[in-house]
Amino acid sequence: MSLITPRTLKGFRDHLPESMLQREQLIDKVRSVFQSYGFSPIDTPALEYEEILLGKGGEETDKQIYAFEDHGGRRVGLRFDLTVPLARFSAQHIGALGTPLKRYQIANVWRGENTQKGRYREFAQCDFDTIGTKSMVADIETALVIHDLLVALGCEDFKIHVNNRKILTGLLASLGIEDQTVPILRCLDKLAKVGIKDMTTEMLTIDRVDEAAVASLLTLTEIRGSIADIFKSTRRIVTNNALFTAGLDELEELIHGLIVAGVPESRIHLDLSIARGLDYYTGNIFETFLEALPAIGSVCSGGRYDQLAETYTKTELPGVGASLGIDRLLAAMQEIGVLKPMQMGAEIFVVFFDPDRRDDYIRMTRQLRLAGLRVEMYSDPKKIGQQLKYANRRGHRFALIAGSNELDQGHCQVKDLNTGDADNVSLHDGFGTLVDTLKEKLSAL
RNA sequence: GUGGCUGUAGCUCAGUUGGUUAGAGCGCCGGAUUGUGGUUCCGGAGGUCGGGGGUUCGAGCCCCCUCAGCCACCCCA
Repeated sequence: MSLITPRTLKGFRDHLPESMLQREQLIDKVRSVFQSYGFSPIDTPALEYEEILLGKGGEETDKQIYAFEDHGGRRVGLRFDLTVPLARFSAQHIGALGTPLKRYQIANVWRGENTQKGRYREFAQCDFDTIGTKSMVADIETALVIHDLLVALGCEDFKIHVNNRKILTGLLASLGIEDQTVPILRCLDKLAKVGIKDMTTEMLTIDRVDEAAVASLLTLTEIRGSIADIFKSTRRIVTNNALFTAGLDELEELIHGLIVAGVPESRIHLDLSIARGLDYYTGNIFETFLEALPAIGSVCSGGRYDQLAETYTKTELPGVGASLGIDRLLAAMQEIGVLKPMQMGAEIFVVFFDPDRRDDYIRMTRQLRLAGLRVEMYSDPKKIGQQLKYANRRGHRFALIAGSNELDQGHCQVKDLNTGDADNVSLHDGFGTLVDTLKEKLSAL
C-alpha cells in the first residue's frame, strides 16, 4: 500500500503542544480583559452565505474569500473576518439582545492571500465590538481595550496609531475628488514605505488629482508636533467642510478620553496617513504596532463602522470594535523572544515502579487528582531512571516514588525534581498527609 | 495573484567541477552488575536528499513542472 505524504495546505498550520499552551494562556488573558469591560462571548458559523460576505470589505477582500458551492447548491463562503458576520448577527438578533450590544468572539477566519511570517490563510482573531451607539465613549473604550490587551499579554512597547476616516474624506470632498477616495487612500498608505516623491508621482496618475490636491494631502500628513499642535494646524487646512471638522472632533475626543483614562501619551500615535484597507470603516480607526517588530504589521486593528449592517436591516446599527490577531502576535512574540518557556506536564509525576503495584499507583493518582492536584502517572513500568528523565524533561515538579519497600512500610517518597531532595511521606491515613505535603510544597515554590 | 531566495535525518547544518553502501552536532531510544533524572562513557534507530518528470553510463548536486517556507509588491490580524 502506498503512503500518502502527510502535509498541510499553504498558510494552514498544525499547532504543537508547546505553542498551543502559550496560545491558550494568551487567549485566557484576552478573555479576562474583554470581560473586565463587560463584553460577552458569542459564536457564529464559520460558513456563511456568500452574499452575506461579499462586497463589505472591498474588491481585494472579496477576492480573498474562500467561496464555493455546497452540496445543496448554495453559494457559501468561509468568513473573512468576524466583523461582517457580527453585522449579520446583529441585524438578526438585536431585537432580542437590545443595544448597546457589547460582545467578543475568538474564532478562526480564512483569507486566501499569499503567506508570510505572521500572515496565514487560517488564523484566529480576538474580536470585540460595541453595536448600537455612536457615542465616543465606545470609541474610547475600544482603544482602551486594545491598550489593556497588549499590556496584559506582556507587551509594554507598542503604539496605537489612530486616525479618522472623515478627515480624509472631508478633505477630498472639499477638493471635489471624494469619488477617488479608495485609490487615494491606497496610495497614501504607501507614504511611509516609498517616500514622498514616489507617492506623489503615483498620486498624480489618479484621475482628476492635481498638484494642488496632492499638496493639501501632504500638508495633512506632514503635520508634526505635539498632539495639541497637530490638531491646531490640521483644523486650518480645511475650514468649509463639516465632515472634515467632525472627523477632527471625533479624533480629538478619542485621544482626550485616552489621556483622561491614564494611557501614556507615548503609546498613542496620531497618524493621519493610516487609512485601513477595509472599506466599511467610517470614523475613528486604529492600528497597533509593536516597537520591537513593526515589520510584522498591525497586531490589533479596528475602527468605527456606522453603516456596515445597513445591507441587512433598516434598523440603524452603528458599531465600533477591533480585532487582536493572536496568531500574528504569537509569531511576533516568538520572534522577539519574550515568551517564557511553559511547563508542559502536570505538576506531580507518579512513577510506575513495581508492575505488581499498578493498582496502588492508579488509586494514588486518582485520589490526588480528586484533591485538586494535576497529576500524571507514567504509562509503562520502565526503569526508574528513564521515568525520571522523562519527568524532568516534561517539567514535572515532584515525582512520587513508591516501590514495594515503601508501600509495604506505608509511605511514599516525594522527590523534588529541581533540587533532587526526597522526603518520605506517610500513607497511613490514606492520602491525606500526602496531599497536604504536596500542596504545601507547591505553594512554597 | 506577480516576482526573488530557499527546501538534505525530529532540530541546526556539511556534502568537493554530477561518480561506489549520503555525514556531523544536538535530540530521541537503549546499555554502563539487580530501585532514582537533569553531568559523563558506549551503542542503536532514523533520510524515497520536499514531490514528480527529464538529461546522463551515472544526479543531493544540471533542466522543467509542482508543493511548501521566507522576502518584496499587494493587502492585512
